[in-house]
Amino acid sequence: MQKNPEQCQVVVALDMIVGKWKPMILLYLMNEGTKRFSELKRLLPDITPRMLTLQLRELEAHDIIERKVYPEVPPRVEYSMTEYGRTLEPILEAMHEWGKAHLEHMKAKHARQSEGVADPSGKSGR
Amino acid sequence: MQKNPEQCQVVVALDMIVGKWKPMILLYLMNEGTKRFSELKRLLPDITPRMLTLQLRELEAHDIIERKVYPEVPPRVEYSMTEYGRTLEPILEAMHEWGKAHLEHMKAKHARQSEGVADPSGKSGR
DNA sequence: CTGTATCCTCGTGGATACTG
DNA sequence: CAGTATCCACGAGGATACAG
Repeated sequence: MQKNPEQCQVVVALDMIVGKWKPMILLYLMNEGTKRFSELKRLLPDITPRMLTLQLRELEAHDIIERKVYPEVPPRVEYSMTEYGRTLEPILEAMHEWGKAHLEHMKAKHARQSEGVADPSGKSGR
Repeated sequence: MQKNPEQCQVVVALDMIVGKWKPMILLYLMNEGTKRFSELKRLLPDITPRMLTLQLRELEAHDIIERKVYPEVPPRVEYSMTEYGRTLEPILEAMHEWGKAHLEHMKAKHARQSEGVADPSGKSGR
């Protein structure tokens, strides 16, 4: 196992998808295919053009997405997953499933607690 | 798909493992089992006690790890994965594998470029 | 040994205006 | 349409000292 977080392989993978908007951008490009700049902007109502550009450029630098410029006027730029980027799909999918289950897990946990049931394990302390 | 990043399921899962030290803590607890505070401190040489406490508490709050206090003197506290926390294992494992492959991918990419080979796809632009 | 308490740095991301 | 340029706010994380 890597002792230095910087070279921990998990962190390497994590770097591809961390960023306030990267998960959503990836989900859209993976599930709905190619999108242009303005489409993404519309899908992410609260993102600023600056942030959209930054996050897209990072993904592009990592070979996760591809940027295609059409030399037209008005300009058109399309973003899409690279074949390599699609190798992230199982991970995103697993996280999506896990996240869904987690919400259930926490709901059940709170329900248990708010019922005022003295939990038999006696670990409620703190 | 969730439009709000805050309720995107991927982000929910991501929250469990983001944090400068969480991935390493999780890997150690998953691969090597129960650890006490001082052991983790020794395994993560650059972490401060404050950060170790914070990250552990977050994981505990999410039901990912369990904190067991032994009322002895000197005090002893042991941390371990919960059964629920272990459901993260496939995700961490997948990310570990992906990260390893990614380092190879990038190495190959740079090798290709520094060879000065005019890439046939003609997409080198920018 | 297992933490807290305080203070501080710095990077991510936001607001706003402007450009080819 | 698809971005840049500038400036700014905030919170995660770090340094250091102290406590039960």
